[in-house]
Amino acid sequence: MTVESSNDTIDISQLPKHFDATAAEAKFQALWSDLGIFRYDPSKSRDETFAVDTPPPTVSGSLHVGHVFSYTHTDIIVRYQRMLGKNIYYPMGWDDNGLPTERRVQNYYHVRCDPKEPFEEGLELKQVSSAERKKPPRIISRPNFIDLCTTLTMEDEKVFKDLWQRLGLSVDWSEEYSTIGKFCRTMAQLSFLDLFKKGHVYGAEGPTMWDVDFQTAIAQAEVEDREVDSAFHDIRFGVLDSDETYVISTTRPELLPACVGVTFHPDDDRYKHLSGKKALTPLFHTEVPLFPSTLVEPDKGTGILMVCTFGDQTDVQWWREEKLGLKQIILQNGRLANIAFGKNGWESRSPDLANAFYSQLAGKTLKQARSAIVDMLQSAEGAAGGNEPPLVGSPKQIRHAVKFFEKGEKPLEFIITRQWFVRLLDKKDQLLRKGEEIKWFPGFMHSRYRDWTQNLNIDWCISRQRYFGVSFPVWYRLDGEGKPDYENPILGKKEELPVDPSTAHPDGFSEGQRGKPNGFMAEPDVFDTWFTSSLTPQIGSHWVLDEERHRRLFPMDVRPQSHEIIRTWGFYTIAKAMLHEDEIPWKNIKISGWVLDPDRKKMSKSKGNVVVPAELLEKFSSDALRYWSGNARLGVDTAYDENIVKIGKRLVVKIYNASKFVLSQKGAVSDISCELDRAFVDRLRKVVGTTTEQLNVFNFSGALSTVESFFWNSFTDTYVEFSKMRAWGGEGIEPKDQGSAIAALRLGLEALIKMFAPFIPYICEEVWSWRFAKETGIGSVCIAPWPKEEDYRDIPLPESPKSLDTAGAVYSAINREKSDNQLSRGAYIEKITLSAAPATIALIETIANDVKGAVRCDSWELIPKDGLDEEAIELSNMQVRERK
RNA sequence: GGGCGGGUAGCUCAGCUGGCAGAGCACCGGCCUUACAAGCCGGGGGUCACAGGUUCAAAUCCUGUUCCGCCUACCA
Repeated sequence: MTVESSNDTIDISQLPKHFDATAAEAKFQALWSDLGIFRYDPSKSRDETFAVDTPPPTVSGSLHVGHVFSYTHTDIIVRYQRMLGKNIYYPMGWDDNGLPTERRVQNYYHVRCDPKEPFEEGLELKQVSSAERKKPPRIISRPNFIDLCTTLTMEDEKVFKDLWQRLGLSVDWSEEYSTIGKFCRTMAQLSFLDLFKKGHVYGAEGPTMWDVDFQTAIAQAEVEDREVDSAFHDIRFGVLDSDETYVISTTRPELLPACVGVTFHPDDDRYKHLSGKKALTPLFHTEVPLFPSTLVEPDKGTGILMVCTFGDQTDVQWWREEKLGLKQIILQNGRLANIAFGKNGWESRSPDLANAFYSQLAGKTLKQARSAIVDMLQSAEGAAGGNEPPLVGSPKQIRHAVKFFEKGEKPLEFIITRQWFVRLLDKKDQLLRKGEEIKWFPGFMHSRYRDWTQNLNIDWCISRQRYFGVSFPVWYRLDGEGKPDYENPILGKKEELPVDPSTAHPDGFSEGQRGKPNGFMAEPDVFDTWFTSSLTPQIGSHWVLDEERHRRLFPMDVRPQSHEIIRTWGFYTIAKAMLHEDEIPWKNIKISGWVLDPDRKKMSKSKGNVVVPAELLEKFSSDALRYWSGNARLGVDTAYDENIVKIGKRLVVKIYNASKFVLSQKGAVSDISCELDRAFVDRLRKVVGTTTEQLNVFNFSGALSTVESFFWNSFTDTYVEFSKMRAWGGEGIEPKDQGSAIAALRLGLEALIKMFAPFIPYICEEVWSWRFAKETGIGSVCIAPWPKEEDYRDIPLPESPKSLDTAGAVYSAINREKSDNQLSRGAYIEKITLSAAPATIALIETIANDVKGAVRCDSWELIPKDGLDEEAIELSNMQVRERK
């Protein structure tokens, strides 16, 4: 095993005193790029490949340490897999599709999109001044609008890319995509065509959750509850052809004109005699059915309530089940429509009165309408029966949860519109089974998926009334009156994707027939952004377009993501893979927690508690930030703690110094023959095993802590100290078994550098470049083989597995003695007496030379003493000598 | 209301397939020691949220309580 002597690489002693992280980051990014070692090799088989379904970040969002955190987690796993020899598929996408981008573009260029506008070839716009922003916006076509969005998002993408590269993400930059790019649009449209062919999508007109500001439909997954102030209003209703009255309770009095029924619990003695009769509404004098329903809670409000089209989801249910009339008074912009009572569908016992009241509401926002109608209800004239004011008492303030679009500012309304849906409600069991086939890390995150899937109650609404998105590849024929035939849509042709139906026309028609009777019209909507991003595995594998590649990448090995999008990105991706190919999209899903601010609050731009990564990278280095990321357990929300970053930085310094020390040893290496060296290698072997097991189950924080404590406790603070005197000698101590010591030190360092490399690649690459690169012929630690326990099988086991611990115990005991006597740890001991259990004494004798050297002890007397614990070491008669 | 996670040293957290309570930071003391003072050696500090149970043995398993966080439901 004796190989060579001396330093045939760089002169370690000439290395700078301090590690220049910034310089190293630039240097090694260039090296990695030159070597092309992050490239995916499409010729390799599925078994040899490790495919990652990288989350495409939303580029118009703000960049904060949370990005560093979760992307580093994935990079650690990827770097580990690469060192195992896997062919890595690790792409980067940009999610530039969607509302946030639209808003930015509208402001930046001061434009609005109108899909009916004709496309302007070569349109170029610049950022507008604030003065110009006061003028009406320029109206442009959808293709032009999309061009602007694309241009602007490219800038955002650059900022992200710079960060990723500095962080050292080992992404294959030749596999970059953007969700609004041509390729992804093709994929999304292919997906739609496939779902259509398989019967999984349908268009339908019906009450749909609607955001009145964005004026678009949204899906269940984008809804969130918010606690808001509200009030119960008690309103007296009448019974047709009777003097009887009763009081309903509502939080939405403005919907009184849209009242289509009144309901109560069937067992409620107060009201059950009303069943089958007609109610008479105040103000509008409308006859509506009174019917019982078990959904009513008798204890809530007055136990009897009005059903409107539509106040909430239960109203939708009653409307459907009881086949009630439809009175849609809310317009898509959230204002009340112009309605004439007395006409068909808006019958009233007193149309003039009804219209007089309603005219005060028409055109108002829902909020304005609410206060207006409360005023009317407080005056007596509108009562249905009797002359009491319909409003009983004063409104009772409450706080309750109301559904909002997660990006919206006003409560959602249910409005009847035509939308496209993916049918999922009938496939819950199948979806749950797919969830079982996937391994969840951490395991408990699986329950989020399970709960969400079980509680689904609306099919996936995939159409959005927006512009910057992927268009439906769909047109409709118009009949002789110009009415669209929604039942028989014309679909785009696979070969012609991506198609924008607002500029392209379907086969068999000419452009001149657009919008004309007997002609055609484009589907104006775009896909929900999740419709595209739920295809990221297929986008990577080039599903449909390249069967060979698809087979080699799909299902992917791992999906990294955060927990709040399990119900969207995670869920929809599983659904798509199932609907398209009855497959799972990936074998594993690995879920990172959030980064919270130091007070454990979620970071958000509005709270102003966002920690920005750029300056941290500058101040602490990429490795230090990566250390902080790698330190947090998977799936656990983690408060940003600068102390951990500092510890990372210190670890880097320590590795630099320790490596310099170990590699500056000049001397021949020989067999690892000494007991302590063998004991060290034995421990190293175990650490390699543990670390590998941990990384195999994505437990990177455990792995980091295993390697780190081995490095710090076993390597630098003890083992290196033991081998020092032996390798170098010292006052009165001759070097002994130098070759064995140097060999073991290098062996240990090489393994440590490799095991640290996935976490803190820059410092590891630096050390690798000093010697190991040349020695192994491997130009980068990134592709060095991950250490295996078998690598050390030729090195004999130590006499006792306890050697290193016992040496440590003696070392500690003597240091304590020195510390108690206010001596330097480097003080020389002329003579000392050690008492310990006989077995321990025997063990100390086998390692005496190393330990004596480490504690600077010329000679000692060992006294076996029965009755002591194996670990106990008692010292006496310490005699210190002057340094020579 | 249902579900999930968490409560361990002053702080941040690890340990949780049961076996002597751990790390880092902070604090205290010592030390220039020929890799590293951006360092090293040592020290103090805990009713493992609470109550009960299983067990020779519980931070760890079971039951209940409580507090914190998240997911989900709750619009009359």
